[in-house]
Amino acid sequence: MNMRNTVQRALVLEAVNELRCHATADEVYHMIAQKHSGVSRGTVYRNLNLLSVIGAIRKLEMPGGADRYDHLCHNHYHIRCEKCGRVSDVNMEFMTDLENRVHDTLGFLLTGHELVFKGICPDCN
Amino acid sequence: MNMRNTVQRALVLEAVNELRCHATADEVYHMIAQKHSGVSRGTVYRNLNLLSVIGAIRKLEMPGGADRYDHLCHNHYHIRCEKCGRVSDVNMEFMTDLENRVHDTLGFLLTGHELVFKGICPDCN
DNA sequence: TTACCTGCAAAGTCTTTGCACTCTT
DNA sequence: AAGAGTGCAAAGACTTTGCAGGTAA
Repeated sequence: MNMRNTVQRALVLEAVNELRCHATADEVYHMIAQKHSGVSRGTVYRNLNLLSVIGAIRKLEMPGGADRYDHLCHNHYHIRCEKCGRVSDVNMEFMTDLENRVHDTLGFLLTGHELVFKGICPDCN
Repeated sequence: MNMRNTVQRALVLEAVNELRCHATADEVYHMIAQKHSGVSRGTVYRNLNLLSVIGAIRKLEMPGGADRYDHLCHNHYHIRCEKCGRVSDVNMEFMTDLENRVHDTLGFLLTGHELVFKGICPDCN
């Protein structure tokens, strides 16, 4: 991976870190746009993907909504409001052994898991 | 819910049952189109949503891909190939107690969970 | 008759990508 | 220089929706 240091890339990484966990690409874009109006959505997407590939941030593909990006923190799960789409962290131990509990992998090479709780948030209830 | 029996609705339900688990809306549409070319995508989507709301089928929102629809079978988890997007069932016991293992619901009313394993399928490996 | 349903096409959401230009290295 | 990166806009994947006509009950 032959990467260069660009202002835009730094801004994207900075925004993800600043927004803490589970920011959407759109939130990252708007956070950057507040101070640097020249950065395009395409560049934000490209850098979010690149940064997640090299492991600088983590990409979370959410069921029923836009992808989320986390700064590097401990593994944890999320909950998504079925009405408004709001995402929060869930306070529950991470199941590191989950892949071992699959009885038949059907030839798949397991690389991880995505667990998202569904619910109704306080504001929508 | 004041529902009517329409040919299209029956075809959608039939297609989901016939395709067994985790069919996409597109697969359902094409299955129907083979015999009944008049049915529109919009109608397929509308009926898939309606049928899942009344509980006749189950909607699975997949991280990083199109929604899937299951005929009513036992609860089970899925695995999605990170390269080709193929989805398979996972042979693992369903965790009915998972919602109880959340220490702090943050005011959310928990209604379920979605667990999707990530991996590389035999064909892509 | 009523109002639910449909086909069609447009639009909406989220993301990727082709192109020509601009930078980092 | 070379080629990675950028802005822009178009397009792509998936889904919803407004509208006017159709049809179950």
